[in-house]
Amino acid sequence: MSAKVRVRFAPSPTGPLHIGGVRTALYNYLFARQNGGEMIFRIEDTDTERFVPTAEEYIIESFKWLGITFDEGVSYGGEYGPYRQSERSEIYKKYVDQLLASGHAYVAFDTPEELDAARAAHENFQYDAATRMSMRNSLTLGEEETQRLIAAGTPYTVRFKVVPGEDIHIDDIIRGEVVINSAVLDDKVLYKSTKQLPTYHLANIVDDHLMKISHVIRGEEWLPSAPLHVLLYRALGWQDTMPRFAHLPLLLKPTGNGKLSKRDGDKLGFPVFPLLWTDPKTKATSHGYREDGYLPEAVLNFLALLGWNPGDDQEIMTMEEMISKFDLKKCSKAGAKFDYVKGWWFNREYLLKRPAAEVAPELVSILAEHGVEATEEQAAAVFEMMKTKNIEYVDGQSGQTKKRNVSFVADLWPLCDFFFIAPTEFNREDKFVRKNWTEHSAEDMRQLREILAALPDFDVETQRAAVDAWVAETGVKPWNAWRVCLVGQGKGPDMHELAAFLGREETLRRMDFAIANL
RNA sequence: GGUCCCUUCGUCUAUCGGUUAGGACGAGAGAUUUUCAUUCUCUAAAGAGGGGUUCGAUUCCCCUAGGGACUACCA
Repeated sequence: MSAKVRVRFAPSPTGPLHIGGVRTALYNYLFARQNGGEMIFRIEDTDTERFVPTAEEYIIESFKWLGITFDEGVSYGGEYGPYRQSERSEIYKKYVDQLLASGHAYVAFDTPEELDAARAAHENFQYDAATRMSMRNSLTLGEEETQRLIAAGTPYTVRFKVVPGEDIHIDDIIRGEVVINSAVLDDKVLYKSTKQLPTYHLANIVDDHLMKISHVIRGEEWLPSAPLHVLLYRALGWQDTMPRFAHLPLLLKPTGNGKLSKRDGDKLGFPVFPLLWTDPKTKATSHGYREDGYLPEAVLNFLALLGWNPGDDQEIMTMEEMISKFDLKKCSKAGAKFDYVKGWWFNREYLLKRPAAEVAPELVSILAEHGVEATEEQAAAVFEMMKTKNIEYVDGQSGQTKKRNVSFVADLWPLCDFFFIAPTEFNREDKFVRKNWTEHSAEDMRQLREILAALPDFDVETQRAAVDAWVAETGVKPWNAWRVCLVGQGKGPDMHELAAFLGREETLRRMDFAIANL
């Protein structure tokens, strides 16, 4: 039957991992796991100009946080290494020579300046069958002169010799058959004049072949160069084991036109990178999903549905469910606008499901940032009481203040300050205070105080039983006035839960203070 | 400009020629409520336009429009 499924995610270490790249990696991961295949992590660092030293480590840490694991590759090892293209130059050289020898490629001496001049002189200049015979290359210079120039140390590139006039068919898993005529392709540079390194196209094909990649699942931006890649497989004699292609739709801006960029995130207020990124040169930082309080499972679930849908109505899925349901054929063809508001919703769904004890440490540190010292037990209790509230936020698009549900642990802060900080003054102009602190309130609170003070225990049930009995007997509705005492305004959880959290001493103290000051 | 890809509610999408075009986010309304919420219920909201093919098109084909990508000795 068919060969073992082997896929790869092969980023270029030129900066932080883009969220679109995360989705591409996720789809590769789902596909590999579903098919019992292997997933390879390769670093495509053939661009020495744009190389950023901290990027590789950043990408590795990103996947570690997200929970996407590889079977082979940089930092994972494996028998098809090395997995960094910069360490494979000898390998590429061999295949470049093979292409040169078989006549599928040729040597070109045109300098960047000469190329620029050609492009300036002819509106749609392309280095191809129509123009190559008017350029400075081994085809026009002849073997002898070519060897002389090379021997003299003249910089040269190696270009692929595209034969025009052929329809190249690509059988894309997502898009079906795509046909492109070779005449529109240019003689791509395969090997750069400096550093003895190949370009993406050559390195990619050589590595995918040598690493026995069965499926190339990548972004749509590669679709236009897919025919070139097919031609390369053929020229190298590898057409029989050529991988299957699947070109994924792109992630687009939430508003307006174009693909998703870092600027959109900055403007609208959402991260486009998995982790906080600090540019090593400028020291400028960019938000990360992790630091912004997103749960990795939520990010993955959200991303999975941006361009793929299993066909049922279930949106919240575990990794296992995604793996079993994933289907490249069910990926959409059109780009997806990045709906970050729905991302908040996913995060909320996952946050609500988390055990309070797991959320507690994070909430403790958030409270600490606001000068509040709390135990994990307290934080867990606060989370349970406050996770179903909502908060105000400024909408990135309209600039309006809107409300949304708690989606992040950090959302809890402005909602829960009163658990730890007692009211020190009361705003009589406040609508809630004015409405709920009447002339009877002080007396009601005195009575309630005595009931609470006399309770054998101060747990929620004991309180509720005693207060309900009092309420039934007297008809007094004490809760809102009591809330004024303990909170100072119209927010917070159930009063008994709040009182139990504060403890009897603090509860009575706040009541006494309110009675004396209101 | 050229080449290729794409086009269902505001957004993500379901539909594999016959449906009251479904779900979710977001929006609005109502109910519940011990504040603010949560929750629940309901509502509005879509097949880009024009031609075909067919008994019948959202679905298949063509054209137009619109969107996207690519067009580097970057990936």
